[in-house]
Amino acid sequence: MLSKQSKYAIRGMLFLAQNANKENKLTAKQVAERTGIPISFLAKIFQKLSRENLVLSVKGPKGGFYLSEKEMKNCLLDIIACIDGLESFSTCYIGLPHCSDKKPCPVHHIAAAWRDQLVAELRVKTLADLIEETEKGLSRIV
Amino acid sequence: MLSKQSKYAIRGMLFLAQNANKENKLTAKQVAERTGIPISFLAKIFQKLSRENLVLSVKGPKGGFYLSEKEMKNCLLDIIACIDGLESFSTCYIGLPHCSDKKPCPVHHIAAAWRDQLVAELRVKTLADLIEETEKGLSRIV
DNA sequence: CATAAAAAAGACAAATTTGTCTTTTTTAAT
DNA sequence: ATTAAAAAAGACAAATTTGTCTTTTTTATG
Repeated sequence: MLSKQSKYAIRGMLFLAQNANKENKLTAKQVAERTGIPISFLAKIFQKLSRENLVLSVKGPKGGFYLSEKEMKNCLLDIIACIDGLESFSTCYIGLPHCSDKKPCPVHHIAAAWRDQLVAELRVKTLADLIEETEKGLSRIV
Repeated sequence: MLSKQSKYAIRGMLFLAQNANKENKLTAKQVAERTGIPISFLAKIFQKLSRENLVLSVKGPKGGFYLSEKEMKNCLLDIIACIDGLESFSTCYIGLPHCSDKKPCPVHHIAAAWRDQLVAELRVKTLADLIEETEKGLSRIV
């Protein structure tokens, strides 16, 4: 349902969240190798995320990517918004151009309800939250 | 979230459900023109649906597409399954190859829950159900 | 300052999805 | 039987997404 780009973005960010910090930056290559994401593609994705300050990047030797406490507070929806935009969460599920609450398509109420719920959850879950779970051994990111 | 093909398929089927029957078949062209779906693309989509008996097709003059009571009983998920398959409803939301209930990714529980809910609704809503709503003026398909 | 390591940027290539066009097959009606 | 209308099939084309490669910029370190 997400584009591959968004999926890679989330996975890359989770990996950084768990394994990198100001003292231990990771290169795009390192993240790519350890997550199985195509390296050049991941580099592009990190560029996008970096432009919107969702990830910190440092050029040059000893450079790389990492997250500070601040970036760890961003939620999954922030990442998706940066990479794909949020259009797919608001447009008609079956693609009708004039579908709305007032003039709904037959699946509007079904679709809108669960989608709002999903968005709410993606908005509330920060990278910090998710990493906390994996630290407890409740989930894994690779 | 759905592919365009699936969206077109659902819209085309809803249009047939509402406007065609054994005595009044509609050509792919007619459906395309009245729904705004690219005609040749819709023709291809109807071919797929026809092969799996989700829509009835009759060749030759006075031919076209329509649904009988039987096809009206198919649900939205049947259409999606025919066109796109159901993989996207079961694979990991962030694309991890080894994600499962036992070894979940950090978003697994969030994603699995709302997705199961969506699938349940797509499974329960038949074309007949949806058309009934539009007949009551509660929704519109074009 | 020179070098090398890294991200940034941009151009390119492959794959997939979307969309079109032409030919073939089927069949109703004349 | 011929014709014409329609779907079926298949080949092609355009657009988008995914992925790669090369060059440029930045910067830490010797």
